[in-house]
Amino acid sequence: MRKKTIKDVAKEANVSIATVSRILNQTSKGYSEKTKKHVLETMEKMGYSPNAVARSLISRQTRTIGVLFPEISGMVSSEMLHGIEAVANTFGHSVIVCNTNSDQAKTLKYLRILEEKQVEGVIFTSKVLTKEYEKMVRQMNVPFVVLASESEVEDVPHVKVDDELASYEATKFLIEHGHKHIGMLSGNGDDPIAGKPRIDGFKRALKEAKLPCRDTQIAQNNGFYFENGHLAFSKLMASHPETTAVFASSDELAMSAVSAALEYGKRVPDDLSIIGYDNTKLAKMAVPKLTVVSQELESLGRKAAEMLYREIHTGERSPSLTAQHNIVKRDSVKPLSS
Amino acid sequence: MRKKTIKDVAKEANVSIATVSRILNQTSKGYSEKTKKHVLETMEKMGYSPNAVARSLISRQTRTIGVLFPEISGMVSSEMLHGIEAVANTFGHSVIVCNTNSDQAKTLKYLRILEEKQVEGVIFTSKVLTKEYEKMVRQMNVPFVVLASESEVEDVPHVKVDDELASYEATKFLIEHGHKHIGMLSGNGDDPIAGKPRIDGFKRALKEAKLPCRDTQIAQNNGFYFENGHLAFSKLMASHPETTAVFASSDELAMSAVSAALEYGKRVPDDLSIIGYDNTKLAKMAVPKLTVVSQELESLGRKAAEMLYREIHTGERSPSLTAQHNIVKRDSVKPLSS
DNA sequence: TTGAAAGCGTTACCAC
DNA sequence: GTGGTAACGCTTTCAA
Repeated sequence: MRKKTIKDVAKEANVSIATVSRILNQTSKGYSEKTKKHVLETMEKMGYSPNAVARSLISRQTRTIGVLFPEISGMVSSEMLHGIEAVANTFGHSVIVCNTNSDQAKTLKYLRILEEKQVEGVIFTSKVLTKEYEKMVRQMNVPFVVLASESEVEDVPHVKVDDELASYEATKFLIEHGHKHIGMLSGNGDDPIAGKPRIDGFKRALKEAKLPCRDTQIAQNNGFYFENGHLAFSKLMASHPETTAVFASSDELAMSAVSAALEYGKRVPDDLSIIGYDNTKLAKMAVPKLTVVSQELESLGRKAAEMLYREIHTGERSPSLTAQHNIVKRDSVKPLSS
Repeated sequence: MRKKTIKDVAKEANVSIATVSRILNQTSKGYSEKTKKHVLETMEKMGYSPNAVARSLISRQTRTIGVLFPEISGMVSSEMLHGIEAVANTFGHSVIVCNTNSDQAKTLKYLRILEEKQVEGVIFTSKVLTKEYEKMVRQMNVPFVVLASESEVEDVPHVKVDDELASYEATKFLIEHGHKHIGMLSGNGDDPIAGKPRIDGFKRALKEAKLPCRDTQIAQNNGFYFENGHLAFSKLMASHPETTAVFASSDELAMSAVSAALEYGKRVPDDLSIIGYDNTKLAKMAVPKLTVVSQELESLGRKAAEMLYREIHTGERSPSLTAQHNIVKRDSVKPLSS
């Protein structure tokens, strides 16, 4: 029992496939009300479903976009995806998710697949769109938007918060609460987005306040995950036991810090203040609830998708967007009482 | 500048499109090594990329599957998706994610889209595949598997843990630790998967141990999220202040319980033991780390995808699978010291 | 208002 | 080995 085609419907309804097609596409008048009704009924009766593949072939529109994540599980990706999916759905589009695992070869492979599948746009998240991908991007010749990162490829807009500034403010927030010995749990300093800028912001705030700022105060990690934080925290405390506040550059690292602090016999926020970064659902669930620099991931995802669709529909490329961040005060930071 | 086609390559290389096609498909010998090399080179030179849409049209294979989630953000969906994506990738397939928002109309709409896009299989997660979807499932005529839920549609296999048993064991675990006044934070009792069975397991353990088991010990929620838990916890404590242990039927509810407990002046696990359900990354990040019934979501996702691909490739439908669960002991449960 | 037919980019069968 | 061509399911002129 092969799948029904427009042809089957045409035969059954005693009309030409052209007419069926017209009716299918609601194309304004190319048929009478009567035949329309009749054809629609036979379609229903036969359980006909149009073949989007055939349609795409001729219309050159697949109504599909691709999204690349370095890591598909985890709250950060998850929330961005949520925002993206919502607007794609709004436009009647589907989204293909790709887990690149931060691997260049895998990323290229995925881009190739997306190209072959003729997606109408792609959102590249959390990693720098480096020159290595430029050739592919040009060749695909569809709109790209970089989300929560930046692009080395000219003309590809991004949407993200100002990481340096956000970190500066987070640190300043700690300083304003009277803290003088502040440590940082950061990502890798080689990471040009979530690594270095956040470290820079941290340093700037410290320098501006004329507070001690030695490299050992910054405990780098090779990731932003919970597992990464523990060792770094230990190192930080070992070299700077005087620390009274910590800026963690992700929510998971912040969670890690509170866990580790407790093992260290320090209570949060009484003995140690901690400020996180992201404001995923995690932050609200933690005990104590995390004070964080908030980047609204879902909204960023939504914005990126909107920019993408603007270009898909109108051909107009959107300028890069640096989104607002703000500090959400909860319970993990406390003024230093001397 | 239109996209290059096989035709352009053929012309440029002075061969027929048939030959180009053969070379593209690595089809064993229908060309000489020499022409192969030549054609491959011109392809490269022209930046040719095959059109998967056209290929799909004729081959009837889209190398794509669809996955439906009631809620796309959140650790549970996220981890399942991770597992699914991994095996799909293994088979060179792409996955389209669909957020149904637990809405029947939206689910049907998505199924229709997946049908039109000719996906080769679909994974339906976390919600019962009810009779309302049967017509669609039959019509689509591609493999389905239900993940972390069950199916009312005959012949559609599922993969999930035994919720009743898992809950029974979780509760028993609490009992074995000497607790006699146990409460439960559950989902909605009308939920036939994550709701009722878990409540049943809870009750069974209590009854078996001849422990008090009144309905007020079970605080139902309309969801499994953090936000849902707070009120329920309050109600539980209001009616049963003697409670010394709580079984929360999701990790988020457990997190909610530890938060609320603290506000209640109870420390976990000293004054109140809490056992969660799921074992998402959350459980490890909590303070204290959550003791939980573990269902390995990523692995379940992987299994579901494997079952799906087995059927896609061989036509053999897999039997339903009830996966192992186990109790992961961490720090949120403590023996009752009298 | 309707139908015939030419594609859309590929694959696969059949000749040569 | 290689090329011509029908077909995949549909849209869209162009005629009627």
